[in-house]
Amino acid sequence: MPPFSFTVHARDGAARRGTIQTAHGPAETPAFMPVGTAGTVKAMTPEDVAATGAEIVLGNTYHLMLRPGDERVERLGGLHKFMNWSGPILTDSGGFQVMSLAELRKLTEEGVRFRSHIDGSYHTLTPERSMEIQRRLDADITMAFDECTPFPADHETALTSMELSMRWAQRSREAFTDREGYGLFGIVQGGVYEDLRRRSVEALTSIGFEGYAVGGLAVGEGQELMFQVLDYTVPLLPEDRPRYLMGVGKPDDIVGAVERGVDMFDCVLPTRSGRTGQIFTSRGTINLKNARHADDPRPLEEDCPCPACANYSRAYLHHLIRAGEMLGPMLATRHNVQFYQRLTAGLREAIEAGRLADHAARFREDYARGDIPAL
RNA sequence: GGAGGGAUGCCCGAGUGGUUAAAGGGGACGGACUGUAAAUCCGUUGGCUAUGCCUACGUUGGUUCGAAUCCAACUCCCUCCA
Repeated sequence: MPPFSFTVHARDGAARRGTIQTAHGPAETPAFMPVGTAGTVKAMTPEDVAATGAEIVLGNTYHLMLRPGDERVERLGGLHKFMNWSGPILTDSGGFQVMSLAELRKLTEEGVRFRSHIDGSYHTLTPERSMEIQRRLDADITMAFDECTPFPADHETALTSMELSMRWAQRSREAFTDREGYGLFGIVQGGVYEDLRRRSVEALTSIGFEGYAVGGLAVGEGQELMFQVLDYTVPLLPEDRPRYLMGVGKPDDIVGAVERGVDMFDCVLPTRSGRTGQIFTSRGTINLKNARHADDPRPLEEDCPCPACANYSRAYLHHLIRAGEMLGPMLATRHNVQFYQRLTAGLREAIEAGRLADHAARFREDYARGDIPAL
């Protein structure tokens, strides 16, 4: 089995074109990882996820711990076998749920005590427990257990939160079982404060991780502030390790972050929006629920290879979404995931060709144009 | 033929004298969604020459300072009995 590795093949400005090698194969970067929180990229079969070109998907410690349970997944051969995904899997540590389930948890130095959102039962997540769960799930990339600092947070709050995450990062490193082909990523916190981000990076790099994530962004601060944080944070990260911007984002967020040197992304937008009728295209978003599509025989996008575009009209997809038919979210999600893969594939090509700036400019221009006119 | 019950805004449906342009749901129209408590959530939804006016709770007439709410007749619908 090959060791966990990251190879940079080409650079264009701060952007990199690379390959992550894992126990379950490679993933080309910049990469977008569809989110499969509960062991499924919602509304898609793993076969379809692979067909979009996605090479690595996410799973979630918190959700899988509660249901079906990490020990059960382990007994059944690990998450890859369980969900029939043979490629790499990255699992989030539960750190995001420390924020998103704020009303259902109690935070201490030791870890977080959650009330299950499913049945109200109590569960404790610590760095050690999170590492154990992610090992049982057989995640190729394990995320350190952290606290996703909410926004807004004043300097003192962000400092306290970041320092806790750094102590948890140390404990995560110590509890992580080193295995060939598997890696542990540390997560930079520090809110929107440059001094805190710097201290966080220093703390993580002195511990040493196989990759570095930037966390605590895309939580309401807006793109401009997020890019500012990336501008001073990403250059501090080791050149030879993958950089992962957690939870991001909208297509233009991803383009901007790639230009700033980020290699990996994940976001629920393509899947969640697919379920609610929002479609991503090279000309911005489409709200499929809108009446303007009811009689439109054209595809969502003329040049998209996905089944939703190849075989179905806007009118039909509009009807499915309106009627609450499950095929609607399925096809819409299929398209959106395909779009995100086309987006990152285009960025990879542009970096290789050394024309990322042009590519990004053209993307932004098209994206801002808006949808094709209604018939 | 007899005995009951009922008719409310696009639809279903609450409301039994004033605080009702009328709860709630659906539909329609629009918006949101960023390490997924989301097949979810949030607006708007009679008209106008708008801090006011008009129209509106089957139809017509009546009682009352005031009616979707009370009374009478009529029209239509449902159930049961013959």
